[in-house]
Amino acid sequence: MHTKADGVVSGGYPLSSEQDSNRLRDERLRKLNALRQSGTNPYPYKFGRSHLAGALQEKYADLAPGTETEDVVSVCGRIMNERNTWMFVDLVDESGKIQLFCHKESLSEDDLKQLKLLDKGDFLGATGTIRRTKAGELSIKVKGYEILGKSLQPLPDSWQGLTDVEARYRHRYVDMLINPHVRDTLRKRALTIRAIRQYLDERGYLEIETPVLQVEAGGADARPFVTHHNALDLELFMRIATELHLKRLIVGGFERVYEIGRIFRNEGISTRHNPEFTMLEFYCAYGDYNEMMDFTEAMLRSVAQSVTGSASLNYAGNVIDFGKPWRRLRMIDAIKDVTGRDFDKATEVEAARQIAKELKVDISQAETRGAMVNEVFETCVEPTLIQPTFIIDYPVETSPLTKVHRSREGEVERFELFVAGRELANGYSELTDPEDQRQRLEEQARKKAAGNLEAMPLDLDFLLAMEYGMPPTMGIGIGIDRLVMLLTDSASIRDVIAFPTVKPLAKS
RNA sequence: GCGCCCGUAGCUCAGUGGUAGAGCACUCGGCUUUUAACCGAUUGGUCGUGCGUUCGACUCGCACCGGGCGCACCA
Repeated sequence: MHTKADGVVSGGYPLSSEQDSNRLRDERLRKLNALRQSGTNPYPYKFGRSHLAGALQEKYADLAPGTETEDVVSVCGRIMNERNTWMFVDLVDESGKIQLFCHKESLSEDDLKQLKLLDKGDFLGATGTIRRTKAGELSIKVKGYEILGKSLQPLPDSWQGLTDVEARYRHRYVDMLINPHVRDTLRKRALTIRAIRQYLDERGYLEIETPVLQVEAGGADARPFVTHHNALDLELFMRIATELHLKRLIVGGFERVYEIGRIFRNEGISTRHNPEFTMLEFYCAYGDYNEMMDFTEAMLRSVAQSVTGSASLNYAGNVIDFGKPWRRLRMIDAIKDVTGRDFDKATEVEAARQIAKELKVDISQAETRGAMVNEVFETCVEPTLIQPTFIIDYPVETSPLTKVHRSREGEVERFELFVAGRELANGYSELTDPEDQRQRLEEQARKKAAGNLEAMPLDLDFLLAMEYGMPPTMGIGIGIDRLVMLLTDSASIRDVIAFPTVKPLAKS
């Protein structure tokens, strides 16, 4: 990226700036002015459309090649291509494409002349009769047209498209308009969220919004973004989870609540991480983690079916089947299956350390036995979990908000869902014992005081809420972005976010 | 934060020490029922930025800016 002499910052693709002139833009400005001088408003107010392109393609699917009709229609959209010196124009709207046939037989001399002032990328409305060409292309024989929005920037090559990754994310609107699959992915994202809402709403869940700005950011192990409230002169944090507030709602008498909300975590950016992302969390009173696994499995199966039309899908070359019953496996048993090592027989830290060493797993960050078990699991087992698999019963040290296991010492009733080697969801029998919760959060606070930036702060109001009494509760968090990645076979989280975070270009 | 790689025309890309190239797009002309339309001619670049090395740098070195992938952190 370089800075131009006039101080305008330019990227791999031109920024639209009044100062950023180049000859391609100048040429379009020339046409814009010519339009204005001929009395045409290049940016009019409305257009009366009779049909979407897709609807016409469907309606006239059986019209034979070489057939003319008297059916008059009006369409509008963006000019994406032109052939035969504007005799044929590809007009694209949200539903698809329709070809315009601009011939001297049906257009006035002025209209024919003004075609030369159009460019690819302009918005156009056209009225004419439906016909299908001998070559089989459904077309509109244009009797009149109106420019609906002049484009000043050249579109990327219609054949090669826009592939430069940086340009695609920096100017996502160009990416969307030139690469149809980008729009398709975002459409499927919307369908996914709609399907989830519908599924939960139909089952008595209530969607409630909880604060984004918080005095303490808790509910997950993550570094928050810090911001500031001027009037209160108060340091505030952007939320890293919705968990602690949704559980307050359970205390407050709501029995089934959820939130689909933006979460902010001040961490690195990668193909699987965006600083802001969308998480679904939901909580249901009187259920445990077993019931939650049943519910989650049925819900995601239904969502996959309604978004993609099938319960089995392709991701990164793997066929992933949401239809078959999902495996449920104790974490320690999963490790045993893959490595042959048995942590049930390594109850002391030193024994666990020994196993990790033998497996060449880096445990330099792990202090407790539980953390070591978790490291071994993540390194050795996680990448092997391609088909949907619930890993259950986590070491207590790694899960400060989870109820202790009803029968297994040192474990908690927690599960995580893995698909395509990645974590997709995290749920548990919620910890509801205020004294146990206090001890666990105090332990977290000690870690935080000792310099662990991801440890949870001590949220005294949350503890107070729990002291008022909390029913048994099952809860879960599902990463919506990663779910959409799976459903759309997207390699990067940025592909499923309309405007992913990009570093701004330096001002000179 | 660390490692490897990348940045050349509006787009997609060649060019590895000796005058900056191609296809498409744009402009002009021709042609006119096309499907990446076709034919012809032109135009378009401080080769990401800066500083070095060199007789000479797109090419080599260093720094910086931006990006990709992997690791780390995590969802």
